[in-house]
Amino acid sequence: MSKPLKRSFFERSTLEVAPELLGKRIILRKNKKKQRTGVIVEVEAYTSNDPACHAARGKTPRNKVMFGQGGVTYVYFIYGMYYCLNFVTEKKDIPGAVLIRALEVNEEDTRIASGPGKLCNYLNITKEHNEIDCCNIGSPLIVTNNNYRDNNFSIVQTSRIGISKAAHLPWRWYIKNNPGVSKL
DNA sequence: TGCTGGATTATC
DNA sequence: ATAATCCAGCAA
Repeated sequence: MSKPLKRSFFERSTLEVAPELLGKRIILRKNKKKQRTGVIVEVEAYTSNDPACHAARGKTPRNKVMFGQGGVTYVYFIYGMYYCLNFVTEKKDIPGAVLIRALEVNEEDTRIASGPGKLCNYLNITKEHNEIDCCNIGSPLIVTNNNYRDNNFSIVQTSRIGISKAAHLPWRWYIKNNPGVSKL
C-alpha cells in the first residue's frame, strides 16, 4: 500500500508544487482490488491574482474548494463534456491549484491520457471526485512518490494552453520527450 | 431569466 | 477550422 503525499507537500506556493508533481503517481481506487494509475507528465499552475484562475474573482460555489486546505481535489466540468482534475495548493484561505494535463499510462495507446479531459475519462473521474482529501490513507484518490525513471528527467517550462487571459505566463511544465504530453 | 464564454477534443 | 454540448457566472 503506497503512502499518499503529505499535506505539507501541497500547502506551499503553487508555482513550487506544480513542477514537483511531475513524475509522481496518481492512484485511483475503484474498490478493494481494482485501481487505475498513471504518472503525471504535464501540469499547469493557477494562482490567486491570476486572471486565468477560476478563483480570481472571489469565492463561488464551484471554486470554493480552492480556498480550503491543500491536497484536496478540485474537479470541474468544462465545454459540456469534459472534466478536469486539479490538486488544491497553498494553505487555507489562499486559493490555488495545479491542473493535471497528462499522464503516462501502462496501456497500448500511450496517448489515451494525453490531455486534461482525456485523463479524467481514462480514470473515470467525474464531479463525484470533487473535494476529495488525497492526504488520508485509504482515500480513493492519492498521489504518491515513485522512482519514475529514477527521477532523472528533463522538465520543460512554457506557457499555458487553452486560456485567453494571462496567456503569456510560463506556468506549464512537462516532462521532455514524453509521448504522453498533450501538445508540444 | 437569459446570455456568453469556457483550464477540451475529435474530426473536417 | 469547427462542431459538440452544458453550465457557471454575471447582468438585469
